[in-house]
Amino acid sequence: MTATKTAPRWSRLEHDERREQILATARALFTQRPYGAVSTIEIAEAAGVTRGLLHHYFGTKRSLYLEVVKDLVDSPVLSVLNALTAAASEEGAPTWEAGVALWLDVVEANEDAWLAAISAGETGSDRAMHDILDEARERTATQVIAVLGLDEKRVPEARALVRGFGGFAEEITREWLQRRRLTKEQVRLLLVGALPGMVAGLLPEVVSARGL
Amino acid sequence: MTATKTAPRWSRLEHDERREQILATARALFTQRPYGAVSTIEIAEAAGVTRGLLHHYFGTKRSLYLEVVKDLVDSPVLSVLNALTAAASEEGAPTWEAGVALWLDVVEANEDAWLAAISAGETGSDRAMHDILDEARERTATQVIAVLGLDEKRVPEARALVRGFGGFAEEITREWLQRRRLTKEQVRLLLVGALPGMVAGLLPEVVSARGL
DNA sequence: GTCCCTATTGGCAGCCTGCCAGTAAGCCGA
DNA sequence: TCGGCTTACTGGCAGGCTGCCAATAGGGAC
Repeated sequence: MTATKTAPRWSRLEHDERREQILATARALFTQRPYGAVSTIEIAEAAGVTRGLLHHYFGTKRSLYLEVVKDLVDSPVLSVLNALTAAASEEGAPTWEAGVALWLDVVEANEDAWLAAISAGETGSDRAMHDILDEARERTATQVIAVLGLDEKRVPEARALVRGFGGFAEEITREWLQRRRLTKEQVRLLLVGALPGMVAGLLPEVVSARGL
Repeated sequence: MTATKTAPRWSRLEHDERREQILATARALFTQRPYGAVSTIEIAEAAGVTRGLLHHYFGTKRSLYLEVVKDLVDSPVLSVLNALTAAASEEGAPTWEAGVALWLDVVEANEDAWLAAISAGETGSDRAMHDILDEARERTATQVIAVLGLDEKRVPEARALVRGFGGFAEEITREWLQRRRLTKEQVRLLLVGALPGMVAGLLPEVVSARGL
């Protein structure tokens, strides 16, 4: 026997499976260190494959990175969306309080992913990156507008206000998870109270100032 | 005469002068394209020097970039700080309304720099970058706390709230300058109203929820 | 057991950064 | 006015990293 049945040097996975595996590895590394400090060879080795395969699946390092960010941003957003629609079908339209509570739970559960996602952004002035984040935020704003029952057509300023509130929410959540200056309950109170307060107290004024 | 007085191939500038020149060139490029898409040779050529000189002055490409961002972030912040102290010495303590108005004027005047600064941020998870932006925001928060006359010692939650408001303000300003969904006057109304409203309406509630 | 598809490898070419030894601009004292 | 000296500035080399592609070999189909 010349053929001593050699063990396979590498295993052949299904396309999607390998893709997911590489993506997960890349995500782990990119959330730890900035883009430039992670090399493709490092990702490849961590995933147990060669560099060439990364390019086979994702084309370029940058597009792999974009894929990771997209993943990071989408997962929390989608979780909330799913949870909200589930809640809606169970007990009618979800209230604002319920939506905020849900949001906090999801963020708490995906703490690392969420922090990475909101501070992933905008390498200098990268258009593609900017678009991914902006679109996710815009989607969230749409959801919020729906839950609050705002009439976006008559009051386009509502979306701007909600986007502003989004910035507020991100920063407040950082105060909670990163800088530990607030508790979850305090964050809840702030988020629950801030937006309705502004909608009631400021939005009419802002609307009547149109064109100035 | 063998020596036909050859014109100097390059001119020798003073240390600080050359440094400023390179920095300005780098800023122009980095505000247009992301970090990775700008090469040192490009910066060098645009500045009319060689690549080696960049490293002579700034050591590494990354530290040149950090210098640019620091510059970008500091200039608007410092402008407002200066203007505020000037206003204060003229007519006593500045009011919140006056502070907001000032802020808007400064931002409007430095529109490009400001937009670049707030979206320059956080290359992936770059500590140094993060620190620069965070420190600038923290400084702004301090200023706001002072203008509003909040007692930070007794109410540490005030700073968290103000930071949250900072996120709101950044996003709202984007709505004005970038997405053009709000006018300057609308932004003014929102900024003037939002924070005092939250301080009066939410802060007490948040404080009494300490430890939860 | 054989064939074939394609997932996977391995190495080459080009670019870019960091570095350093050498060169020359231009001020300064004689 | 002229030589000397400081140091701003240049030019090219070395290492590393990305993008690419032809060759190889799992492993399922038949």
